[in-house]
Amino acid sequence: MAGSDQEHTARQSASTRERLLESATRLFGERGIEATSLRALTDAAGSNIAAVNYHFGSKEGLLRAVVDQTMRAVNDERALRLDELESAARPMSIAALVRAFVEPGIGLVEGHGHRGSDVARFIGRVMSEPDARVRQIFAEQVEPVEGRYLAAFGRALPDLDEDGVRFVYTSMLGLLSVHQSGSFTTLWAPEEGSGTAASGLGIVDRERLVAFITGGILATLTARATTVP
Amino acid sequence: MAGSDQEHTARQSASTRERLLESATRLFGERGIEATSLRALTDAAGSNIAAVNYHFGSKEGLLRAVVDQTMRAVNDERALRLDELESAARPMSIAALVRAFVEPGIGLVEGHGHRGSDVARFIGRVMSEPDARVRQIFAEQVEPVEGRYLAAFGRALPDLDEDGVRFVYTSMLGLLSVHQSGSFTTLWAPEEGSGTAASGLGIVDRERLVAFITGGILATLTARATTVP
DNA sequence: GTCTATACGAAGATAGAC
DNA sequence: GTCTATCTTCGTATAGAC
Repeated sequence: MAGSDQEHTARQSASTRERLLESATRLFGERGIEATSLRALTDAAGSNIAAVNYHFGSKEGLLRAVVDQTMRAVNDERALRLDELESAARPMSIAALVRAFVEPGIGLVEGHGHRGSDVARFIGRVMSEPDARVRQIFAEQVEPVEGRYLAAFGRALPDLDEDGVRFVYTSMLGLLSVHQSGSFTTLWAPEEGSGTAASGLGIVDRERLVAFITGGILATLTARATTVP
Repeated sequence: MAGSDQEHTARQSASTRERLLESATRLFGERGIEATSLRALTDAAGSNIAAVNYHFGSKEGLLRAVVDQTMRAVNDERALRLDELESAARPMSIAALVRAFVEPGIGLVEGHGHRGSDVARFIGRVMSEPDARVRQIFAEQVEPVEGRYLAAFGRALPDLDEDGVRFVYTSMLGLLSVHQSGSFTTLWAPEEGSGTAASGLGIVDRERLVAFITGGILATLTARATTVP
């Protein structure tokens, strides 16, 4: 905190940490979490393999740090926009609720400058990650805000039972995940760019997505659920 | 083909192959493909590790066989129902098209008896798998039929451009995947059963899903896409 | 032909020396 | 803070029992 030598080493360590976070965001998003080896990661970051363990404890600790760094802004904005909706006019429209949740997610791209597409792809990847431990890490991060939104949807959709609310909420999450990660797009267009497959990602059409989700929810209201015959 | 000894060994081999397929369907679905080691797999199947290599050549060969076995019926029924729609009344309704695609997927559960939930979860897992090689294997299997449906959606939605059609088609796939795998459900209800988290899975409400997708598509039609400002 | 036991190289994560 | 050594586990290949 005082000596110039200490500052030097401190800056070096901070820089290594930063580079590890950046590389992890990019590589986890591009190749997947499991598929990204610590060696490839530390090579890209220009550091030794053991640096991950030193700075983050483990690969999982690194993942947790990346999720925290990338999702914090989204969480905060979602919470803020829900605050606004709740303190405003009583009847909360479904469209407004959907928009308040979806737009901060899409906004990931703008919020991170040139790393925007990396960040968006990383989050899309994490959201569509089947591994239970990864899901857990993500859930811990977004749980508080998501809980508030789930409750808000419940109040805004009084005609739906608990299962129905969860259904539409899950649908919204799924759609956001799918369009953000671009998973299915690669099926019928495996080769787009040469090096990175990142180009157009994140430029999701907000209006289209909000319209689809809102329309889907409203349609669910009129269609009565078929119970077992 | 004749002797009783040969029949005996033949039955034994078929049984091992069957058990490997069954265990793979279950474990790949429960833990994920990467996360399932061949040793855990062969332990569950009560066979030796080399059996996978003998019967399927490799882990990837085994995965391919499971995908083939589980998706063949779905593919066939989807193709059949599209045939029926195309040979019937000219104006093909969106709802009918959605239903023809979605219902065979949900029908996975009924079509496989007591293994239904295993099969459904496996397919859900594969559909939401980020790994490029896994996606490729799945794509090879469903490509022909999916191509026909994509074209059919294009004809049924003449007001949408190519991107718009891909958007709604991707949305449908994503919703089917999310609800079939139950990915997001586990977020707010991590502990449901003790051993297997399979219980209610696959009992997706058809009407709800069809209504949501159809409503979403129709809503997309009216909402004009926002192009770059 | 079917299956088992065992070995091999590669890669991951981590502990402990420096 | 960094690096090297090690321990584990992975997927695969091979030799031989039945």
